[in-house]
Amino acid sequence: MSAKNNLLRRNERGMKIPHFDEIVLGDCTEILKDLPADCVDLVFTSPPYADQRQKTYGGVHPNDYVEWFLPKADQFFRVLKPTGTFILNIKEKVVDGERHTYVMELILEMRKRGWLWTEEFIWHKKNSYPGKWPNRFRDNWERLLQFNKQKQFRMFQEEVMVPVGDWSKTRLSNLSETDKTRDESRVGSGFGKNVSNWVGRNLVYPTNVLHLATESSNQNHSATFPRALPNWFIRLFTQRGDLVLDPFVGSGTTALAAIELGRHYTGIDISKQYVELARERISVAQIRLPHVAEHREKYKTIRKNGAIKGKR
Amino acid sequence: MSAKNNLLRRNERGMKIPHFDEIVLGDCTEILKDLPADCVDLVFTSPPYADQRQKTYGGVHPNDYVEWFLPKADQFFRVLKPTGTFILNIKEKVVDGERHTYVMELILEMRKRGWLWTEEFIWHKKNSYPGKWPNRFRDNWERLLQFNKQKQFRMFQEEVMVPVGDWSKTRLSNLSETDKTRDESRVGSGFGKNVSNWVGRNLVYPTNVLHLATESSNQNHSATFPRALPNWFIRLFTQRGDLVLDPFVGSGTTALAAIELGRHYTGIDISKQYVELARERISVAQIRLPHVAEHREKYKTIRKNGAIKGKR
DNA sequence: GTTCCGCATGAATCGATAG
DNA sequence: ACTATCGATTCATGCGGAA
Repeated sequence: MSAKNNLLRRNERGMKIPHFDEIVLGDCTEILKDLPADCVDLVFTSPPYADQRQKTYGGVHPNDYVEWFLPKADQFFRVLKPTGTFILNIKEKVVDGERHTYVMELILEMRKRGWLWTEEFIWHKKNSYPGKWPNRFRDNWERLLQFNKQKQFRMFQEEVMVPVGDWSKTRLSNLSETDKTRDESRVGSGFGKNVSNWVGRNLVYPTNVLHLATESSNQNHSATFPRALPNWFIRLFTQRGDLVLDPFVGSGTTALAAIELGRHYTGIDISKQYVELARERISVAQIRLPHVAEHREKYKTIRKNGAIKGKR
Repeated sequence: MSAKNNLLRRNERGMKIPHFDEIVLGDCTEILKDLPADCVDLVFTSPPYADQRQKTYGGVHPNDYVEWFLPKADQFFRVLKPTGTFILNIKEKVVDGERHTYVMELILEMRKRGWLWTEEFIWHKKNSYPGKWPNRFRDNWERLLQFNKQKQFRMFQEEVMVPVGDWSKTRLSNLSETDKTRDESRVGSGFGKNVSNWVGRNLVYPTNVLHLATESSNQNHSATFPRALPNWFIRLFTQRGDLVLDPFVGSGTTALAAIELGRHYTGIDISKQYVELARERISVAQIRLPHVAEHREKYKTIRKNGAIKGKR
């Protein structure tokens, strides 16, 4: 079943699923009520972090964050398939010299409401925001909390395997081919799946620590996470044709990652500006998609020749 | 004031401080009652993690972990100087497919009892335990929770600056880290001093993500964290002559780090075997200290020559 | 004395088996 | 049903032997 056939995707009871491959304007708590239960394969989102400045857009005071978030989490729970996964990218702010506790309280409350806190991944941000403070170093990591509805969930570990010695190339420094593959895997945007075709061997499973640089090139919006982040989790927890939901879709990075991986998406944001930006980026990306596919073929040929030449 | 003069160190009221530069056998909750209040500059410890096998040595069931730990945390709070810091190395176990919540609950409870949760460092364990499971990747990180008694605490950021240069930028930082650790294992001293010897390099402040491998080759005991870990925090939060406390000292790694950095130590452990092992390792280290200093000079010469050769 | 390679070794986790 | 034990899985690292 191709993605095209699924544009009129219906759920188990034959009802059309609203907001399929759309970026929707509104509060996700309300919008998600249009979705039937158990229809989403992966919820991946990076909500606006708690903010002391209550007047700022999206700003929720840390003390109100859990209360603000829980009704939304309830909706995520409802629309998520039993075998699906919820990945929450979040980090606690420093408030009055302390790390705030809203993330921990959120986890505890979500567990009371039926969520399983399966795992916590660490995103090691290799290029963090510069700065210096007398009693604190730069914050170089964020949490990626994994929640599930049940102990049995779908996970496709082979899709995210990485070349050996990815982050510590103390050995095997001789192999130029390995180096090339390693560089390509670091880009991690859509091509990661091809890595298994190229090498086939020397692949190992990753760990729960992800090393990715933030994307500094995008100037249209702040707080952008790299596309490689949703890309990685989409490959890990979904298959082609599955549905990915981002209820705080922002500039659309999650939707773009879903598109380039052949997954369906539903993106929601309460900001009209962000919705327009996300739609714009998606339309541009979809126009480019054939070009990308063509380019990928070219690149594969180049790679093969390069690999043959490179043999020593 | 040298360490020798401080062997009869007395507190502000002229009372001798018990257990100064000693490894003490017993339950730290009781032992610490011998210490006066506000005398410790840094508490660094890695307690036995929650263990389901309650009958095993050191095993505390995850559900009982917070209750078990809190009385000890109260003592740490009492003996710690107002400007001091408490670093807790801990990680939650997987129980029934979920990450257990005892760490979060512990943080919340400690805050209720006066602790400030200032920061959370991530220890990226580059060599984690192997294994493969259908629903989980290998666990590659642990928490290093920083607690303080007040917002103003002592921190010497310059002491842990790391060199960044053209060579260390292109070459992976992992590799240089390995070199440093290797230096340490060969020479027997902290790599911090070696770093300061690397003149002419640009020094930058580190972040809150630490990349260190566990020490797996040590056969005398299990569960060893690398000496570089306490070493780093001791340099960051104390000065020469200060007092470092490890209430779960185990094989004595924290005490060894304190000694090599010219800090005083108090180590406590409830296991007679561990106490004996720690005392043995410390006595060996102290005997070797002069020899090490001599060897270090030799090694520096070797290094220099190697560096000249190695320049590309 | 240097580099290279083989090998043992982990703060683990799951699922099956046994009591 | 519930708990305790055991085997299988897997890879970065340090150490020691060899060239």
